[in-house]
Amino acid sequence: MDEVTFELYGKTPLFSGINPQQLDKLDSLSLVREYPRGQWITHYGADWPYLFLVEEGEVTALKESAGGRSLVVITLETGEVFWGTGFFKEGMGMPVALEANQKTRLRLWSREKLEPFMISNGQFTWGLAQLMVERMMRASRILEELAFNPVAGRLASLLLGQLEDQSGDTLARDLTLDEMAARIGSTREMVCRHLYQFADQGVIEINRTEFKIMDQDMLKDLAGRGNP
Amino acid sequence: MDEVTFELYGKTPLFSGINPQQLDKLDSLSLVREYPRGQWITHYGADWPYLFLVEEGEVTALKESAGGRSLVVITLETGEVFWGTGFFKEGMGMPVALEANQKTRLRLWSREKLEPFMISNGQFTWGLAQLMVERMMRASRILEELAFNPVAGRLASLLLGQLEDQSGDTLARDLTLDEMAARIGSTREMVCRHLYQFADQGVIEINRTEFKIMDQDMLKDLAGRGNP
DNA sequence: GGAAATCTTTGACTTAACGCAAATTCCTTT
DNA sequence: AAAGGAATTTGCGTTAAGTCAAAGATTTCC
Repeated sequence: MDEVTFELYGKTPLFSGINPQQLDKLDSLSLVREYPRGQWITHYGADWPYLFLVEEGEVTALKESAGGRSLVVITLETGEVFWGTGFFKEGMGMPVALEANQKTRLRLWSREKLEPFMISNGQFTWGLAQLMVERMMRASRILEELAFNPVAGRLASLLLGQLEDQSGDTLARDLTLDEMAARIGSTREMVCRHLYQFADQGVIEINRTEFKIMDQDMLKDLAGRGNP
Repeated sequence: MDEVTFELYGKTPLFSGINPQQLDKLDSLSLVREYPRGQWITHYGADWPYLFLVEEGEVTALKESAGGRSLVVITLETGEVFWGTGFFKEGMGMPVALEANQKTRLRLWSREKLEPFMISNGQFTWGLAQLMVERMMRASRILEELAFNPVAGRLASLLLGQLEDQSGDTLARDLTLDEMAARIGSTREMVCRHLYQFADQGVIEINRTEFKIMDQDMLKDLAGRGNP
């Protein structure tokens, strides 16, 4: 087994509890695939029966509408685990498409190969179920915001979420307006307008390369359930 | 073990594959609770660590907004299995509230009691994971509709969904406008207007007690299942 | 049977969100 | 440095959706 892979297993909650022998077995069942930046890993509606670990790169899971709009449901970074729905039940079409944001390497396990292991190893399967419920919570939060929160609120949430990943109160602008729009289910124009509205209110400061959060409490108010 | 319960286990996919001995064990770990019509089973944000089987009655899982609107995410009928998120991980707050629609009896398993069983019984845990992914698909579909489909489309989808449960092309009106609105994330007035708009287009006929679907293809078009 | 409560329907009005198009700025690439 | 492409910004008009209020209709409960 590859040394780097072994270390990554150790750092990944789903795998870190597995004993070395079982881990070897798991490793032998896996396959590795690489995807260049921008490549589709699988499409919406496809029967894609894999569980996978992101070994390198970044993957986004997204839905696309007829009208060309898209909604990013989750972004997976190195060390994160995800799956195609076909991994659990044959013929269940993907509810999202998966795209490699950058040059990406995945370690994949097919349902076929892993199902016997899962049935014999309840510990692992239980860990996977726990991971699933976390992902369900995320979907649930998105649902809630779409249903009850206006665009301004969802944008404020997005900024706050990004802030958690950074230190200090400045956010590097590493997403385009279109990308931000896709994360909150809106359009670039709306995002732009609301950002400047926040700036007018003194909540943030905008410049070419970054956002500066001037009033985090106010931003939290904006993010909170719109009309209390 | 209760005879009726035993039969219900047999008819429930998650339990039907379990051998009698294990089933007895499972049964011994369970507890039963009854809820009168309208009672809250658990609240939004609560740490509720149970897996459960609906033995009798009906349960709705719903989100509520600050502004008094609500969104019904799923309705669970007799024989269906669901869970609190706390069942999988301690301290994970409920993403929905659960309410008994009618007089309801649940058979519950706490995380504490069931976790050892799940770890030792990979077959059962795997079955549960499969159930989870089905529920995730449902959430995903709701998300998609809220993000991309206008109210008219979501209403059409609701009617089509109800139609699947019935035979023929008439739908009993067993939901109030408010209840329909809560299932598509809108308001009673909007639901009412769109229903009459459908009627004007000749897609449905409306009377006091039922809807009659006059043009199912047109309704599918409206639902957006026709034009991807 | 009649009163109260609930549910439905409709009109008038307000607001949030969006699409389009044009202007502007920025970033690459040669 | 100039050109081309991508991303941002803004104005303007349109539409979907929602709120509020009020009138009918239906059901429920004494």
